[in-house]
Amino acid sequence: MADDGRRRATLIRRLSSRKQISVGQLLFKAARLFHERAMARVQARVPEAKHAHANLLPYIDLDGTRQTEIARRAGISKQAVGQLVDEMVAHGMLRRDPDPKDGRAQLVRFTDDGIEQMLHGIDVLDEIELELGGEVGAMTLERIKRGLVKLLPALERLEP
Amino acid sequence: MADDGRRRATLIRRLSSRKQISVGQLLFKAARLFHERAMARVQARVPEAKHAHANLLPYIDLDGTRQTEIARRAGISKQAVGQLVDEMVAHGMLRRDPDPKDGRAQLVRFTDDGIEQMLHGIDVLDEIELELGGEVGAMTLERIKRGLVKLLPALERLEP
DNA sequence: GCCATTGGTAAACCACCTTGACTAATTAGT
DNA sequence: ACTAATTAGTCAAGGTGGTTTACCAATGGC
Repeated sequence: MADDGRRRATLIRRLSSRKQISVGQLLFKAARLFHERAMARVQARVPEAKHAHANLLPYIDLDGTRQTEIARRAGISKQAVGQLVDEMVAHGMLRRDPDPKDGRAQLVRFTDDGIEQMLHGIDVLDEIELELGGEVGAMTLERIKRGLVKLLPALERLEP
Repeated sequence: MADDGRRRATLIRRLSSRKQISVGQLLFKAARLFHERAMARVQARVPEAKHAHANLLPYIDLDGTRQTEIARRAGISKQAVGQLVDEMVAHGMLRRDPDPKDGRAQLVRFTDDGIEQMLHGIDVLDEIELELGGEVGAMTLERIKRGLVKLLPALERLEP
């Protein structure tokens, strides 16, 4: 009994000396908050917009991209991409054209309307970055950005 | 018709001049990859561990924390926390004790087993940070960390 | 002593993604 | 040229990680 108490006390000492928020926790929470803030503003103009849509858009080239390629770039399954593209096509943001180079494939690309929505979305992001920059300093924001750009390839290489 | 073509060309010019990956995208992808990598290693020893569990742990004090407080810190609903705590209690990681100061409340705290699992989890995180540090430089990692710690409060203040 | 507030639960639902199985078109090997 | 393997995409089912609404019980301000 006394042994149990001592053992626990020892464990707690070891833990409390090392417990601190990890990069993973920080990334996760920051990502969630950032997207919440941004999407709330975008949805004020485009109510049907969703987080998952926004995450796909930067991987779609202006001259069209295959779904499989979008999936590969975004790091998610092609099935997930298919469904999201379905939704965005339904909302008039994207369209699918047959790929002249491959009878199986379709090129996903923006409609004119989609491009305008993208421009508005970018305005919102710039606005938020400006506000955040005002609070923490533009330099801090830029350092985070540069750091993440450097970190991402390393994360992708990392074997689980 | 020709007008439509010109209009689209103009839109595309404006978009392509501004399109660049945003902090939000970077955060989201980095968070997902980091958690995937870390959890895969943790699950090799503790198969029932889940991402959502890991996200809660840093908000549980060693001397016990109320679920409502955990929810507030983590930024999610108390119902979500309740379910996750249920699962971790079932796995012997946490336990619930009545709060002597409030008959409604329960203090969530670690079991001895839970503390050992936490220590192992921290080992994994340190290991990953070390590996990442080897690829991008420990300084870069530290800058990201500091930046995020600074950014988080600003994000929480930001009205959607 | 009443009543608004707070800690927690229950149940239904939703967003987002995965896995597995499949079809059809393409490319490689011989 | 003819298989055989690969690749683009779809369909369906299921799992994870939450939210919302509604509720109960204990608390505390007045």
